[in-house]
Amino acid sequence: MASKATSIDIAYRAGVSQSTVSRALRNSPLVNLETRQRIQAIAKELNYKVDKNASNLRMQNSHTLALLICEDPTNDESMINPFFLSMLGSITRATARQGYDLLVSFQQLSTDWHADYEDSNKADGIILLGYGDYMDYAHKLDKLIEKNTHFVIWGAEHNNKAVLSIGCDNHQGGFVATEHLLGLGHKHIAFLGDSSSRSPEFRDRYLGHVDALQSTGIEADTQLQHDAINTEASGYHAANVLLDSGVTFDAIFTASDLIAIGAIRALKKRGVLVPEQVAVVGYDDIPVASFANPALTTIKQDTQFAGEILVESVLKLIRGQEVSQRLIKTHLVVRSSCGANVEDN
Amino acid sequence: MASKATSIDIAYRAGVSQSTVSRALRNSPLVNLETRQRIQAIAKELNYKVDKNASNLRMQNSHTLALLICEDPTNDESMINPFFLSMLGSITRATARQGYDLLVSFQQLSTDWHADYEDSNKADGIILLGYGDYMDYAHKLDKLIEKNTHFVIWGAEHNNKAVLSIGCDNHQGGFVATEHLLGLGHKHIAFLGDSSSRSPEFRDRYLGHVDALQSTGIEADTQLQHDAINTEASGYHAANVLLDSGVTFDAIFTASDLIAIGAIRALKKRGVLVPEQVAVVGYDDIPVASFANPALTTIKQDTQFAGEILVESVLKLIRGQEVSQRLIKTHLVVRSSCGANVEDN
DNA sequence: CTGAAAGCGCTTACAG
DNA sequence: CTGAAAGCGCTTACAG
Repeated sequence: MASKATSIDIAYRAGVSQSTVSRALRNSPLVNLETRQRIQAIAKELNYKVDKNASNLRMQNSHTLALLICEDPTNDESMINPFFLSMLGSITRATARQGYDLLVSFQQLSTDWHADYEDSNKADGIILLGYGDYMDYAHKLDKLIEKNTHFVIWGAEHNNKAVLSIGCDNHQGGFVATEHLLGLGHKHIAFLGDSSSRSPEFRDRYLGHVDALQSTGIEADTQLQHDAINTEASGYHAANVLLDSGVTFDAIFTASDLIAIGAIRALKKRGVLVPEQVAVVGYDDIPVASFANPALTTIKQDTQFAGEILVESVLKLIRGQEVSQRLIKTHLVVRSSCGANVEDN
Repeated sequence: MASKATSIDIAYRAGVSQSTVSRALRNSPLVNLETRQRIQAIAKELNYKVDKNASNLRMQNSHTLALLICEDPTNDESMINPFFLSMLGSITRATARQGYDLLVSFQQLSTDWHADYEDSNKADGIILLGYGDYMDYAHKLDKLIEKNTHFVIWGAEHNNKAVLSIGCDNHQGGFVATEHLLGLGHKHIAFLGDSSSRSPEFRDRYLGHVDALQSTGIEADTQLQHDAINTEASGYHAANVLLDSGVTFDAIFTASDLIAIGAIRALKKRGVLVPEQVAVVGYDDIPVASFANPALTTIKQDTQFAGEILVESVLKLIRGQEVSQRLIKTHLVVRSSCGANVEDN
């Protein structure tokens, strides 16, 4: 088969100059309408597509966004955080809708991603999706800023004000979850999830939890908080630690659904009934949540909307427009793990 | 901040020509080792990255793969087939391991994707992931072939021999699933899923099912087969149709986990006990499968391995190497929905 | 409205 | 081992 058609081939066939072809294909009003249409027809016939490399090189942009998904290094290779997967879906769609392409890459937090895509002119902007330990890559973000890269990070507000972050209101989510459990009559609510500043999102959920307790006059009991990272195994382990501690509790709010599912497994194994003896509320509303047994009451983050906002924001950054921090409201999804009287599917 | 460094900047600092810089950065042995190292050091210091657009334009390749995920148009926008998501994860990793970038795009089967990425020189090859109705895009594949595009499709063997497909052995999967149910003493096994050639993967699972029945002297009863596409809702509906038909059955094998989950919901709603009265086996082993209630016995496709093979295959195609059709073995994951005596987590 | 020309930043034959 | 030069396929200021 013949090699790809170029604008010169079209120019030859149309009997005009290559410049005119280029203009016509970009639908420039400078070109006579009739000529334009003729050229476009030929292009279509030849199945011509503008060479993006040449075009990008010349225009100095790529009409491409890069999505870097930074995983917990502790996470099993084969198991991507389902919440990210969902975000990926919505980001892909939103990017396409804006006429951009999306380069996707999974990164270990440890690797040297700080300067790759935008530097090599493959992407005009970067979206960072990462749950784990933000401290670890603070200096990498600094590097991005220093280099004037256009990027948005998903998650908690960053202490470096130059970093644009878009995320769900974790504090509100934590507050609502705990408020719900309190409303159901629970008094001793444990929290499973890292509460340190190393996991700002989990920490904010924890702080919301603490505030909800305080708003009804209950002081958070540190014995009821146990660290866990975002895996089922970690939730299983943390619940066992909690159980072993002998401290009384009648409910658990976990920093993620995966943790909740692990915790429920631990509770069941010890013969603790969920929700009769211990109510559980998770966070994320991953697909598995509604199929857990009992079905998980959880805090839903609207990934569809979040993806759109994320894409829209990088694009604004790229265009030099004003963008601001943004907190997306979460909402409670009541199923049966909390003991509220709801019929599951 | 200053604009991006180019090879000329480096040449200037190093006191050599730009050509030498280019060679040195590609680690050409033609360049004196010492000079090479000096240049590389300067490049590092300036945080220089080769401009991919320029490089690709010159080299006429992109070191990029495109992944087109073609969704069932019937599928809800927000809900991506979890199996694809899993494939996406493994393909992303495999691509990165090979030093390629991955462009991801979700496509409606209806849209005009046939000529995009490779034509515009954005990708060297394409991986097609699509469950739905292959007939619909047969002519698009023809177009790809005609244009000499490097691509692999995931799924059933294609009747057009020029199409390279990599997929799991659906016939074997269907056979093993049904064999398992037969082994548990079930005699009237229904099949939920499209059995027409419009869904070659589902059809092959069905044929495996039929063959397993025949191998024990049972003739497949067409009254026990009901069409369903790959959604929970469709499975719910198909199970109801089956139930309404009044035909006796003691087990269901479904063409996908999503269908199985919908079917179980329908059975439960009618007061049919799973697995006591009706055993169920699904297909795919999506993450939700182990959390379904009862936990789903299913046929697992090794997405990790499949992703690697897929990437490896396009790459071979690109390099002009020999590649052949490939069927990946599936295996049975026994949980409790089939009634086998297994303890779930 | 159209064309000739420059140039985006590389890679690589060609000549030394 | 190194440099000068061509050229990948576009876009766009400049001149008409």
